[in-house]
Amino acid sequence: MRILLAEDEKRMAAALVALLKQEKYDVDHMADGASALAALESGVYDMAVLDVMMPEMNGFEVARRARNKGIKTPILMLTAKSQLDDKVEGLDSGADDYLTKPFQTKELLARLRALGRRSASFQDGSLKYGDLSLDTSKATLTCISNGQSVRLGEKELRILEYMFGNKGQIMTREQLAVKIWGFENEAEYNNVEVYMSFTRKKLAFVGSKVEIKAVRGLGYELREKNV
Amino acid sequence: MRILLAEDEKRMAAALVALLKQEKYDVDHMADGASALAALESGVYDMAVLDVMMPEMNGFEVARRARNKGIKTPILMLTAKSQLDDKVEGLDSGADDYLTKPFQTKELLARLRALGRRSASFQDGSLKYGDLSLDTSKATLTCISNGQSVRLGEKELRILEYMFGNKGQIMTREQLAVKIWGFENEAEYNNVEVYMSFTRKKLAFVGSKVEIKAVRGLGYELREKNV
DNA sequence: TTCAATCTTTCATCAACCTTAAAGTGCTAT
DNA sequence: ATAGCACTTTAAGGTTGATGAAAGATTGAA
Repeated sequence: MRILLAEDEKRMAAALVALLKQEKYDVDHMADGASALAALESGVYDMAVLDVMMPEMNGFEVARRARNKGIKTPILMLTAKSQLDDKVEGLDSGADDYLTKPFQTKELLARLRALGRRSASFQDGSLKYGDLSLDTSKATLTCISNGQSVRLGEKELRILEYMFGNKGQIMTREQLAVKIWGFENEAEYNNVEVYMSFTRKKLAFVGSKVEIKAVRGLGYELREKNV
Repeated sequence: MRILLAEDEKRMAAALVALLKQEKYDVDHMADGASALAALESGVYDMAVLDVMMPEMNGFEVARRARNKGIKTPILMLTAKSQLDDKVEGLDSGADDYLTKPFQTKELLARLRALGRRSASFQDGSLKYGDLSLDTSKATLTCISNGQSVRLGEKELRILEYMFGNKGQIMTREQLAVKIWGFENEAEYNNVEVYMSFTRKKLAFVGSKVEIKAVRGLGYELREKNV
């Protein structure tokens, strides 16, 4: 479960990161609204905790813009004030829950569990492998560890879709040629190689640890580069 | 939007029913936990408001059992006590949100909107994307940043309505042809293209930053022009 | 070292996509 | 009725960029 934490106050941020990590969440921390929005848009987070008061862009605005772009990630808004109107604005800006500082960690964790339960059912058709997330409905490949993403062409998309769906297996040229191009004769296998080359470039571009390895005489395999 | 209200105290129940109906929700009221659970299991509700203290079975138990049976309906828990442990138990029992009595109706309504947002894509009859606002009841598209607006034809309206409702995704010609025209055969896909052209003109007319981008081999995508 | 397997780059082509114009359809006001 | 209007469909020609073929470079097994 991957959480985006947006909080500018250093002490608070450090404490929250520590707390969340201890609870086995993967946490990424952003210190201002603009970067938080950018990170959210990558679509790799299962939920987000946003502080309202932040430089660049406040939490409400981040939520509003993210929702406006179709990002459905559950958001928990965090604020110092406990005014009713703040709560209402928070929730109407697109947040799913609202918590007032100071709060007890027990309550924060309970609310996160509640949000997380829901996010499971809202995962769209995105496939994962290693540090990669492939969103077929957006034709986009993103690297979870750094948020970088690329647009894929139709062939590239179908290659990755096929390989993600057959993890650990070695795909032969023939399988790929038939599945993706509908080719029958060996003559056209070079196409597979060409597109493997294109696809590898995209993997490198997003900075993924995953690579497409050729297995001589057999075909191609998706695997994580050894450290 | 259909809400299940489970509350045993008559006066409170009556007030809530009145409030919710006024907000145009369809409300069904149950006075004890057992009937609330039975009602929830029917699966017809978009959300549920459960009082914790109820005869037969308390709210926590109703939530827990419903979740156990795979019911995913969003639940808002209502209670007189404000103990932290209560909140934690409430959320962990499967509730999505938790509100302590006494509460202000504004907050209750905001929280319900937050819960209901997932099932309904539009709140006030107008869909938004980027600097655009689409009023479906008036068949009007307006650009928020300059107030300029245009009248849309039925097809244009339905194209935008569909695309606004599936933000961030790439819509295929086929999806659009089937959804909007009821076409089955590829021959008529040119219609989609023609209407995309018309619709683009309207986007340009109102001076929006949003554009309809074709994604070769895949379909169309709504996005904001890069600065 | 050899050579077959695999990789990469390049580039003309053509399907995919765009636009415009004209004809068709159905509604409303006169 | 009929003209005018708004919207839709059909058709045809124009544009464009992903695609696949070709060719040369690189790799690794024997």
